Amino acid sequence: MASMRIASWNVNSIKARLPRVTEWLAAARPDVVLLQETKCEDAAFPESELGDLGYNLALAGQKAYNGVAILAKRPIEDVRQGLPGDPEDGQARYIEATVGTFRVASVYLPNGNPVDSDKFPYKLKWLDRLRRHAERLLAEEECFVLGGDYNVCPEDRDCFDPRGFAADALCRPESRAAFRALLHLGLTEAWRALHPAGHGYTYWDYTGGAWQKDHGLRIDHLLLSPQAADRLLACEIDKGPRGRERPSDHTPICCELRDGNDA
DNA sequence: ATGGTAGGAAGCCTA
Repeated sequence: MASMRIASWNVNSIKARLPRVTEWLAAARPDVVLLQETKCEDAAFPESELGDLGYNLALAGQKAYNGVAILAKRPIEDVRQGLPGDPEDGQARYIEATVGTFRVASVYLPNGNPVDSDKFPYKLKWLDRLRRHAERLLAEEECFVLGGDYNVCPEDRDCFDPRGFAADALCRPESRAAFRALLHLGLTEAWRALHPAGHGYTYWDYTGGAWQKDHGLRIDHLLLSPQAADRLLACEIDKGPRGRERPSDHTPICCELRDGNDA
């Protein structure tokens, strides 16, 4: 039976991480990859290195900060760059496109720290804009996956130190409530849906030996429309890349969706 | 102990 594997990975600079990304793509061979924090203008993106591995690209980058991309073995169609709802927002944090039967988006939510700065309300407004956009996508009854670095740790059990992070923008109640409002539209958070009692992280800080101590957080998520959730076969966090040399501070999360006509 | 590390910028900012 045919299936499609869709991964999400915050790479923290595509140029610095190119050896990690290419070795992982060659080994894991995902059909679609949603990248965040590419930190690279589109013209400077290492297109040929990824093309050599058989991937088409859709890019929404900027200099030095943010930047998202979609890689896919199949053709990428109907690309949308940017999240609607704020014409003043020039940060490259959203790209969406169609790959075969799936509409996919690479999402890089604002971090939101420090919470007493304008960054925190920007994050909450961004989450609300994403919710409103997801409402429109749901109205089209499409099979879609919104994957990325949400910078939201959904519950205390998704954080190695809930007390220490209680006031952090990743764990604040306002962030969690806005994330739940998105889920309450009827989206399925793939990893938790398949691991209801599971323990898993997708991010470990560079400082303080967090990786070695397993001081991590689960902040990278794959959100599925009902039509995509019907097809959900598996969802796993691949910790391999985080343990390599010169790693990103995030590791990939990957889901497998049935892609036959029988669904 | 208000640090620590990483990346990209350009003589700090973001995470």
